[in-house]
Amino acid sequence: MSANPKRLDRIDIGILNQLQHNARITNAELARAVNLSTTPCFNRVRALEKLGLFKQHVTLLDPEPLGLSINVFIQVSLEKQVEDALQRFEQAISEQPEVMECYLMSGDADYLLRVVMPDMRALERFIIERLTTIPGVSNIRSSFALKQVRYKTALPLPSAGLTLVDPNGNRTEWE
Amino acid sequence: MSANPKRLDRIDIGILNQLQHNARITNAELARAVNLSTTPCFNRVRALEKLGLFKQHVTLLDPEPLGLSINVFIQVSLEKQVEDALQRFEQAISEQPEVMECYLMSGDADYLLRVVMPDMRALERFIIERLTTIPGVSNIRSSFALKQVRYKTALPLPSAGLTLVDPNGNRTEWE
DNA sequence: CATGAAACGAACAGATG
DNA sequence: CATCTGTTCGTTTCATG
Repeated sequence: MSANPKRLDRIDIGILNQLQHNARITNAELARAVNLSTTPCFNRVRALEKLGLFKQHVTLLDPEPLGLSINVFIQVSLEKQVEDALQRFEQAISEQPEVMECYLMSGDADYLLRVVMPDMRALERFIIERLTTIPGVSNIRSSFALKQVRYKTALPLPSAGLTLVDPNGNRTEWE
Repeated sequence: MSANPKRLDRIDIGILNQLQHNARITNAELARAVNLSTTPCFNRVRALEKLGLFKQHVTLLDPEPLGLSINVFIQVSLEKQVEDALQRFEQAISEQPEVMECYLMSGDADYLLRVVMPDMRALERFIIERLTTIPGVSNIRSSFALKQVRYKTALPLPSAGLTLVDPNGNRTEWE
């Protein structure tokens, strides 16, 4: 029960999907893609922006030619899972540029990291000099990705009728 | 020993880093950020583009208000790891929009997936209707992310002097 | 929401130092 | 590479139907 559970129609969702795949599309192109004229399309984009739906517009680089194609998943256990230890770990991990993703996992109360590395030497140094030196880290297990089969950033949106989750309560509805 | 092991200087790397964080930066702003005038900056961006370093310009959406904040990691084992079975699995998995990432892992010759879901019901349906129905899938183990501590798309580039890896051979050097 | 007009800024190309 | 010129094009706002 929130004040304004904003709903997105199929045009809004079309706009989001276009932008998810091309952040540099011009307003004119975007308008054509969703069957609007430029003015209302422009207004909708601004409205979606004001709703805070856009996190960032980013350029994805190809890791291959840059020599950063090694993906390693690292599972990290902490000695004691008190709130304070978790916070310090998360802080420390967020300062490492090689850490692309970090999740607090259920079950073992572990962390799961995805890191990118140029070679094995760098991985070794990262683990020894940057991970094990974080206070509270007790166990580390790493597994290598032989191949990145899929990597995408576009969220799977429904085709129409999406009710936004209000910041406090959580009413989501798919139609 | 390839024909043209192109090297990027610190300005090129500065451009890449700017674009990694803001795909919509104007050429004028970009030029100022890397201490160039607009013309050579523009030419460098074009050159980097022609080298194939840009994969995509994308808009990252906030999963929270869209009701897609549940991240689940799923480990999948296949019955037999013959090339043909792998290929069919990868094909099938790439058609599922909820699968954000998929890696072929070393060791157990498993796959590791990250999928996003609106709720548990959807996860259950995904696993039962979409995963176990892929021929050759033998074992599935899923673990939930309680919290996304970090998620970024920007690759960690060296501060200067990066030799690109040529498509065939692989000579990478960091200075 | 569509249309059309108008002002502003940016992209892009070319020439010079 | 910097600076300058100029054209083209897209953005953004506004007034009208």
